[in-house]
Amino acid sequence: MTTTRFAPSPTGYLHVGGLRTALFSWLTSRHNKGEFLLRIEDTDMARNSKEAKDAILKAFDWVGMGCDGEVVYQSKRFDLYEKYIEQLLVEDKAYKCYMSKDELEILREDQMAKKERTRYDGRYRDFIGTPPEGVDPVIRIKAPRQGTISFVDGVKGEINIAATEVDDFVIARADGAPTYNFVVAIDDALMGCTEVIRGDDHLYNTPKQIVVYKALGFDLPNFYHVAMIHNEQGKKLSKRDGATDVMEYKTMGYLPEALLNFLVRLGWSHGDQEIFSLEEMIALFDPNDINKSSSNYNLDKLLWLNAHYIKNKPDSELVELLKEFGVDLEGNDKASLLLSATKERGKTLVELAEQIKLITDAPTQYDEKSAKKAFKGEAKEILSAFADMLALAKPTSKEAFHSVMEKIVEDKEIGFGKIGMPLRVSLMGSMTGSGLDEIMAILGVSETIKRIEKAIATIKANFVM
RNA sequence: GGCCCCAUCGUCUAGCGGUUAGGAUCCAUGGUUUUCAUCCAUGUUACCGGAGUUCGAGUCUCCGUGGGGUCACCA
Repeated sequence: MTTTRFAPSPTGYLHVGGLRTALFSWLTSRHNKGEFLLRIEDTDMARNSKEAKDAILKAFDWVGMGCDGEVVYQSKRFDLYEKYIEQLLVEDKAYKCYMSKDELEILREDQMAKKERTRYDGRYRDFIGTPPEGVDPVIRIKAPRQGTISFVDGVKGEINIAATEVDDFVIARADGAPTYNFVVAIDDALMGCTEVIRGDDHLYNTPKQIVVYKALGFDLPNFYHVAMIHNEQGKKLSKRDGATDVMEYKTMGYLPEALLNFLVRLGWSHGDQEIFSLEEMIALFDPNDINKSSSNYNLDKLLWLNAHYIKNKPDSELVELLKEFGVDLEGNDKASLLLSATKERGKTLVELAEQIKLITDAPTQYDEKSAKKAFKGEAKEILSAFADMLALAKPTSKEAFHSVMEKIVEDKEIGFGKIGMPLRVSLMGSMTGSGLDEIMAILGVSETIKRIEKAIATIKANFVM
């Protein structure tokens, strides 16, 4: 059975980069009909918060990536970790180190001055004698002193790191609290994780965790280290680079399926395919296909994908989603007409809502440039005649409105633009937007005439002769 | 700085020793559309550099360069 996991520390919101690795993990488990577990890494009591934890869970909920089983909290497992620390101490695989933080700092500065790698020198590794007074010891694990720690990474291939690069790192702080690399290894093993998919920045933690696995006699999982996502300058994605909080995308009017589709293509591909439904991703994804190189974060494609998903979303779902953006079409018999008129010109739900309001809300003013162009000449007379024809014909459908337009063009022997331009500005306030027949069908005869009359009044007021 | 990783159009990527180096996005142009958007068509743009291996290298090796990651009693 394949088991994967996502293990965020609750120190902030869910980051888009984190969401991508979570997605990779989730897809891997789903592809293999295994389990996807969530573990909250909250061993650092000083830094984590409940708000952050809730925010992360909420983001998972929004994108629809469910996890299996109970969420695991490391803070509730301290007894368990303590047991293993004790075990290692008894087996002489770990030891108490009485070096003070100050002493450590001096050692580090010294190593830095010599341009050496900074690391603990192992001075208490085989210490026998009386420990110094007044210092609470930390527990350090005995890491191999020579040789190479090797593992096969599913993304990068074989990784070899000299044992000299890995020091006897701390597994329990002076206050007894266990540290990250220790608990991760234990939890991953105990939770039965078979594939550990995580960010590249954990690559150097892996040899340390392998030391723990070996000391405790656990089987190693398969590791996959996914390269980072960079900003457009090639640096690590940071808050300054715009939206990094997953939930910001919701506010900006993105659909979760678009975000996921965008993210899955960062570092993974399947031939020339660009559009992936969740089902397709699950069917096709394999963590061994993840790219080695890092990718740059550029939102152009996300916008395109979002537009695609909006265009193909059922009206009923759009109506529901639009509510959060100030447009309530629930029960509106013009809803589908309104959506078909606007769906293709809103790349985000925010834009879609704006487009809809542009039709439903009568223009309070006319775009100056458009009015100047559209309201000149005989526009007033044409509009007036058109309003009369509408009053007479009382069209109700898009087609019927279109016929009236055709008729005036014919009767007056004018081009379509002669009626189209002034009509558009009268109805929408500017020269762009959905099809006029669609707009009129949505507004109905009386509202259409009302807007035309208002425009005529404006023309009279501004173009007095 | 030590160690580790990476390197194809601006961006996301295909390629897995022999291709006119493909797709997508972006941008530009044209067509459709009364306008805008959509849609369709066309176009510009890439193998970081240098040695090797080979009949032949974007693909393999080495060196260089550039970029990134990491060096905690954080996770």
